[in-house]
Amino acid sequence: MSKTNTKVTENLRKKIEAAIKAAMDKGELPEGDIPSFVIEEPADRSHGDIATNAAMAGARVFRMAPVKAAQIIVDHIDLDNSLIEKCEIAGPGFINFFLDKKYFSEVLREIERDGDSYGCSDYGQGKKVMVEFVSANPTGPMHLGNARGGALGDCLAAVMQKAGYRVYREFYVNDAGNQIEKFANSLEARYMQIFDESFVFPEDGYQGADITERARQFADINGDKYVAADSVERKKALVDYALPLNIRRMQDDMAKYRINFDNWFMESTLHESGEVKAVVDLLTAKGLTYEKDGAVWYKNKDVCTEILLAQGKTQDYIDKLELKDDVLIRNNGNPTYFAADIAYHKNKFDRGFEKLINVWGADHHGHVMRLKGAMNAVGYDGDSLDILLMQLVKLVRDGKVVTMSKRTGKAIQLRDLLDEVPVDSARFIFNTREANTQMDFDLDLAIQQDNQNPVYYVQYAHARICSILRNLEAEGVKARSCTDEELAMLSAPEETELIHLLSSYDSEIIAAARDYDPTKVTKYVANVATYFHRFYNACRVKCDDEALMQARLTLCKATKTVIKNTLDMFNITCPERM
RNA sequence: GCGCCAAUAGCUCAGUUGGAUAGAGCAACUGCCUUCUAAGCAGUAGGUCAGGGGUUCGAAUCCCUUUUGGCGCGCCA
Repeated sequence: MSKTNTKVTENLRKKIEAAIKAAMDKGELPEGDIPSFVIEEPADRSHGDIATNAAMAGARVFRMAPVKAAQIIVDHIDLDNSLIEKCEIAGPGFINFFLDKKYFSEVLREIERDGDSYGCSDYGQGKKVMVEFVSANPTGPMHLGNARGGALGDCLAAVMQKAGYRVYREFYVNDAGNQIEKFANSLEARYMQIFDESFVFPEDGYQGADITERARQFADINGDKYVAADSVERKKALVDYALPLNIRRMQDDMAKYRINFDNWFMESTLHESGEVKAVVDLLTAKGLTYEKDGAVWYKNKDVCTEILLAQGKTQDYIDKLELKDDVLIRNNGNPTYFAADIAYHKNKFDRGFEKLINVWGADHHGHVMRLKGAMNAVGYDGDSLDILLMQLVKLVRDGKVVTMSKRTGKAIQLRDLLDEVPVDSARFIFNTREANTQMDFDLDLAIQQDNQNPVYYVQYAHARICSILRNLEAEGVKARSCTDEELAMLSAPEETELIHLLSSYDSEIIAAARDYDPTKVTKYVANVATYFHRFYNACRVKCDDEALMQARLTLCKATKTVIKNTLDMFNITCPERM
């Protein structure tokens, strides 16, 4: 499954190590451990296609000038069967390698052969991974942060899938607990206010207009039937009516956003099954709880302190954190969100997931350590739970931050965004900024269907290629497989640069999966589009030399494959005409 | 107060585990369509990588510190 690109670099690494070893054996380099070094792509192509800093990195071990060590390594390196034509020493001691022409034709053949699956790898080794994202509260409509989290989470899941993980997408619905109480109280007040204006709205109630709207709908159906009813019964009827509607609305919004969850997990099921109680009992059995003020507390401070000490943190550092214990069961007998969250994440591990990834808003970062610690406490590995924190998004129009929707006059919701901005555009643009950066989402840019919008730039490259293929086909030119000699005709810098970039597709996806950063792939594909447009302007595909034309057609098709595979993976449309 | 995240061109941002002369896009200026889509390309100009120390062959990148922003420290979620 290893690609030409990674095959070459891995092979080269071994050859460099072998050369160092050989020089040590001959006494030309002092005996010692082989230093760790980097194999990379130089920014400037005149420095070769691949470069290593092995001689410089080993300067201390070798006890000699890097340039001299580099010469010794070069003298001992065996470049047979490496797809490398030559190497040279440059600058302060870099060794630069120049790829053989055969490398480029192999890359193109590989893309042609793999097609839809080009870019896939077995990096993840079929590990079962759950990506939990969005998980918005069902008490109200989804907001802008959910839009970013949705795009990032879904595309992260896609990237991991491509990198060989078995990925499962889950949405956690907080349909239980305190906030549902607040939801019920708010609905009740809005409902009662329809009939009695003096009915008091709870101080900590949800002020949103959506609550009033739901109460109004409920009244349209049921009239004043519940005014005289018992409050408990009335609230139950309101929640039973409104909650499923809210959840359905979230599901509709996600579907419109082209996100398909494998599962919508209801928090209420954890309470009904007794898992929340069980996890509290488990912690109690381990001596990690105590009672105080009528509540059951979890010894978060002890657990986290132990973990931090194991990580080598000093007691002084830990003291400064002022770690606190957490309530699991309130003195009114109700479990806290935290208790349910421990049960939920334990449940994920119980289901056989080896790696859990959660996409959270950065405002939840205070919750990260204690949840990971709690996973250790219940017998799993907290390090197998990774939290991807995401900074909040500001919406910008005409260079100014906007918080209100023009249409509704209310706070901007995910739905407003999707009404205004094409889904392709939203999914792509949210994946152009790393999760951990504060982001301004430029509405004007996202709506514009022109060159300034990065998603159209990429789609345009694809449409251009399709157009070339169409036109030539109409003239009777059919793309065919090329010989190595024909592919070797692709020697212009615009051609080799493009091929080189195409060859790093799989390693780019692996890096994105490794770093939980799908934005790497978005940036990559934009880069592919740039290199293609450059090639397009520099080299005419349609030309008199049939062999060269076919070679260039092969390159066009390879580029098309990479762009299409990427956009397909991200659920962004890939038009053949624009 | 303590902690987490950030600061790169006028604006929005890249910069791959420390590497060679810090890069794009927008805005400004100059070119390129009787030939495959100008939704494109090439070029000019624009920088004390927030400030200051340190680590080393080498720092935008790692460590310390100061400044400025965002966020968090609930029997909320």
